[in-house]
Amino acid sequence: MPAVAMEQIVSLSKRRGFFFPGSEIYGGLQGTYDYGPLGVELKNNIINDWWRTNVYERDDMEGLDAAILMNRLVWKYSGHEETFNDPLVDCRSCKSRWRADHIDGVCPNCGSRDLTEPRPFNMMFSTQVGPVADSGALAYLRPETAQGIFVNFANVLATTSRKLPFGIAQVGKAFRNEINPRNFLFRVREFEQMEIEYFVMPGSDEAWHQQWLEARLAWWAGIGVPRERITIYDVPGDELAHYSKRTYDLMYDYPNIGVQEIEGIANRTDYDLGSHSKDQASLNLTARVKLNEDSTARLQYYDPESRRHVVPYVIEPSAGVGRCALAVLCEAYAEELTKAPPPEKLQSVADGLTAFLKSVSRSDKLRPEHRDAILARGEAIAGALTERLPELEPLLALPGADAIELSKKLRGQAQPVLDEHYRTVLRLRPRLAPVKVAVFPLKRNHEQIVATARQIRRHLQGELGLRTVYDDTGAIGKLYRRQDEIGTPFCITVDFDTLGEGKDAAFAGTVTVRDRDSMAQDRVPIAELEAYLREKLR
RNA sequence: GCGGGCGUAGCUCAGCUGGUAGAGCGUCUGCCUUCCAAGCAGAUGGUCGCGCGUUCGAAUCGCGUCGCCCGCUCCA
Repeated sequence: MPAVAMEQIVSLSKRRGFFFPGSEIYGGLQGTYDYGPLGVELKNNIINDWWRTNVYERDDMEGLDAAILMNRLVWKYSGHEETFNDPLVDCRSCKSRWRADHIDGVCPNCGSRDLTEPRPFNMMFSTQVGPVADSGALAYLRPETAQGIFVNFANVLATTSRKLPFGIAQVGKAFRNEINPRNFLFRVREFEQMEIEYFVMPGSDEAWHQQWLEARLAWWAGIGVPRERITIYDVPGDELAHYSKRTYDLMYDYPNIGVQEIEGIANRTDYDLGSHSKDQASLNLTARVKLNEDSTARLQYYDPESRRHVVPYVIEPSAGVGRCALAVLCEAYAEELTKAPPPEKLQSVADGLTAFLKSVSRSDKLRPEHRDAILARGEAIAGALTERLPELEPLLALPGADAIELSKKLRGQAQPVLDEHYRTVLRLRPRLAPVKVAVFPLKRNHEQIVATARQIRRHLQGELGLRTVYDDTGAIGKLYRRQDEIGTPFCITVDFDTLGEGKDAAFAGTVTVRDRDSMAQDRVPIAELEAYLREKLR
């Protein structure tokens, strides 16, 4: 059961240190999030997996890391200065928004003349290069990393002797002054992109578009977002970006915000290489490009077979790291039963839920759609209360639920049962887990147990390079729960048997390795830990 | 950016019609031969988002601002 509400992920993130709202102590800065101790590990793991899959495991890819600041002309010829920059007005009567240059002081929707002043709206963040802020110093923070690849096309070609088809991969920050950043990590103003520009012979672009679609779906499945959880949106012509001939959007069904894009796979044709080239008239471009009088290069490729110069077509799979991390977390999230609660406790929650739902159905304070949503979810939970008890909290967070007095009582009844009989677990793929192994002493004030545990921890993180934590600040059950919550796949416990002081002397020199998902335990000799973990963490 | 709702300890919330804040959980420390959050004892933690105003006095009223949520918009 993946997350049923975004609040579950938001709350876990804050509580355990995945993501924090940016600049929080000064009241925040809309559209920014900071990656905490666990978030940065998850993010790095995602990026590394993407890089390994797309660069190391293929033989047709190169990497690149271009500057965020680029010559302003890049954005002139890429089309961003034009398409990311509009004067907008809002209609105060019907709340619609229009491009000021498209209407004549009258709202086309309702005919009202009550419009706001035109405001220039630029999706690109501007800045100055150099200390003098005159117009010649204007620069932008890149709104996509792709342009860094296009302007380096000739450099990469010259230095690697690549033949078509080949691709260039890049991971880096991009910045967009979104109208309305919202939905946690989903729409932010500063985000990290994982982008590939894959250059192919014109005419082979459609086949390669399909191949990349399949390759990308396979990657998502590999990080725990299976094919059946993704829908493919074949973007209709009138919604395509200015550079695209065809785009597949991969869509994930996030809790609360619904089906949303997690990756775009665009056929950018010869638009970008053509746009950034000089002598465009001689290049047989198929894309309509702005006349370029500034570029010093022809971004083309000499095809030895046809003995002709061609401008390659480009297939662009482009995904955001934050959105990816969010989808991975939602998919991995589970709250599940660990030991059956006593029937009488469950019954009192069931009664509380029944009373709450009855109160909801009678209430005249609720908007009908809110009432119906609460009732539908509530009845589904009531139908399988033992398994779905963890969904009570999200139910009570639905709009309108807090207007019902009984919601507080119900929460109070459910909370202790949840605390004691359920666990939160992130079923992350081990290679994405922020922490790979946790090491515990069974008894924290026993000198030798502690020393052994610390030593194992040091070894795993130092020599094996596995992110490992040591924790002795609670009873063993609590320590396991803490690690479950952040997705640590393995917990190692050092006990009296390890020291040869237990009941069975044969256990000397061994530790308990406990599996996150099954909660099963293995007794493993310390000397074999490395092989054991390497096998399981693959 | 527009409209609606909201903003009290790390989390979930209480604090009614104004008199300078509480609970549960969490976190931390000590004790316990303690393997799945259940013992005992103690501790930390909030200038009630921020600012201005009304008032003898504001978490509680008004205005502004920042942030969050829902809708319009957006599209990695």
